[in-house]
Amino acid sequence: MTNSKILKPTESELEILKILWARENATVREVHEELSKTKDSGYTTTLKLLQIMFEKGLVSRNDTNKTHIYAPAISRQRTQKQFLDKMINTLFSGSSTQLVLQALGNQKASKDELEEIQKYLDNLKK
Amino acid sequence: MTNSKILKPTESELEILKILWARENATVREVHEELSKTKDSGYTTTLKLLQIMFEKGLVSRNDTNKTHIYAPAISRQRTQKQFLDKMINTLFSGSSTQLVLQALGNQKASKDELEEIQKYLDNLKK
DNA sequence: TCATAATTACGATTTTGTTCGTAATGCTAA
DNA sequence: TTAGCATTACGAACAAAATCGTAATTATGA
Repeated sequence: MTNSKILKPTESELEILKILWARENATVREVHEELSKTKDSGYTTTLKLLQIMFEKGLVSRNDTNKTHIYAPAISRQRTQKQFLDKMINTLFSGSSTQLVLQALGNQKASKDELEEIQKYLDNLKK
Repeated sequence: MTNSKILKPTESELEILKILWARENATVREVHEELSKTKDSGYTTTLKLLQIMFEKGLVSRNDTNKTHIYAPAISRQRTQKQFLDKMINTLFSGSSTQLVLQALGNQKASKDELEEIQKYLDNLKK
């Protein structure tokens, strides 16, 4: 049986995915360099994490060359959705509306952004 | 020094908080009963978690009677904000607008709800 | 009073995620 | 070729969270 289980990236894995999404792909060293700006764990730690993520299917890798090149195997969109859904259910009693209102209230959005959202809403209403 | 560090509830702790928020307060047994509907861990596990949460300050407890009564010590709102902010930063490049659009797109909201959001937006724009 | 039942307390185990040290491997320049 | 360097591979150590078994404590009814 092919494993279709949905895997939820851990905190550290998300940080790495974030980097890969921004760059399309990267070597271990590149990921590590980027990671080092906000964290101070060793090179082998980054390597190990990428290897684990590869086993889990979170990233793909090209190892035709000695220096492996990693790329995200799950899309940013899908991951966003996964976490959003989870959050809506556990923290907002299943109401996406509640989440939206809360998000709009907390963070301030610019007038332009607010209008963008409104336009989007108008479309949805049809 | 009083510990003002912001503590992030873990996955299991959130499930318990969710129950406490809905009921105002509850005994260990009550929490456990509720929890059992969706999970099958033992009574002592629930107890232990509540004790840990008490130490962390996530819940308060009344132990004048033998049967302790637990209540949430952090508000649902604050917790929602905490997780939303985190998510916006790690998964939506800091843009709450992006999160909102994504949330609206994924889950379907009713026409009434959409209008509620629009009204809310109108207010914000002033 | 005393047996029973339910509770809390404590500590150990398990599991999952994170980190790193070291070995093995492959590349490259002298 | 070979020394040196950067890479991957492997396994162990560590940390945090989750789970549970058992002991200690307390209430209660016969």
